Amino acid sequence: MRRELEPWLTGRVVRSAELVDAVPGPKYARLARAVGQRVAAVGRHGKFLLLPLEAPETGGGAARDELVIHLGMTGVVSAEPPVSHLRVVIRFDGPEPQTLYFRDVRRFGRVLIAPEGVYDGLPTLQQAGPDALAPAFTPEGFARALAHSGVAIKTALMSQRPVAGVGNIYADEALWRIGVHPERPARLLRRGQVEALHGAIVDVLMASLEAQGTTLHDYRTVNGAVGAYLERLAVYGRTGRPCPRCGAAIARIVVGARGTHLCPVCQPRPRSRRGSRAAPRRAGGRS
DNA sequence: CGCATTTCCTGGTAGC
DNA sequence: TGCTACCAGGAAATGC
Repeated sequence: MRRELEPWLTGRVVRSAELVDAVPGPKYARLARAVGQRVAAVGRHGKFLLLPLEAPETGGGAARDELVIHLGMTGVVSAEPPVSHLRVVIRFDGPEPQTLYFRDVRRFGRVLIAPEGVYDGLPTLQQAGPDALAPAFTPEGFARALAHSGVAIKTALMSQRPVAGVGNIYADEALWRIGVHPERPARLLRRGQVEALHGAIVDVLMASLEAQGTTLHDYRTVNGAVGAYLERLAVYGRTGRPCPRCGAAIARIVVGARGTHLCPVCQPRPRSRRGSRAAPRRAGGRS
């Protein structure tokens, strides 16, 4: 999405920004402040799209605003008006197309203005680790970030703190690639496993980018294309179907209240006495 | 602070 | 056909 928006929007001035069937609030904070400002760049950190804005009248030095876009679950950005669930319309100057539409069925997404680098209402972005595809994401830093966390490795990845940009689909895919169970405590991964996970995250994201992402239901590229990575998924959404590597049936468990898919043969459960649920410190019912 | 749980939100689907 | 109940999940809020 960033790559598609960059040549389209860079250098343009925002002419209007309006909410459509959306309640003004934290998810759309200060959106109107974008009007009259120029898009200086189209950046990204993890799943957050970041467009620094320049106000024409202020010279250098002044703190810049940033247009922040997050798709949430069902957000879609396009230059064509969506069939339904339109939430935000932003018009720019310059050649056609001039209008950016933000569609969001479940309203988990956000389109707002924040002071550049100051994300008070966005703690996940504020505390995010290095972007998964940036040079700052290194095996060494990754290892340090995981070293003291007792939570499940999948939960750690989902928090965006050790690394930014890995969501439910790619967390499952990356852990399958390295043969580590999603519930293994993050700090118990061996050094080699951390390095392998680092590589697997980069590889799976790059592969998905090449396929224009994963479309389960709503996701579309800015140009309206569906992401083709769905058919390359090894475990996500493939419960009961054969593991591409060993043929065993893919299992589905819940980790951190999120559906989690794994191969029980390639990713054996850590040899811990604790069950997967919150309370059952009972030894029975191994499976 | 670390971690677990709950909430937000709507379309799709299972079950009756 | 129409109704209810429940599920999906990224991030924030809330509760220890």
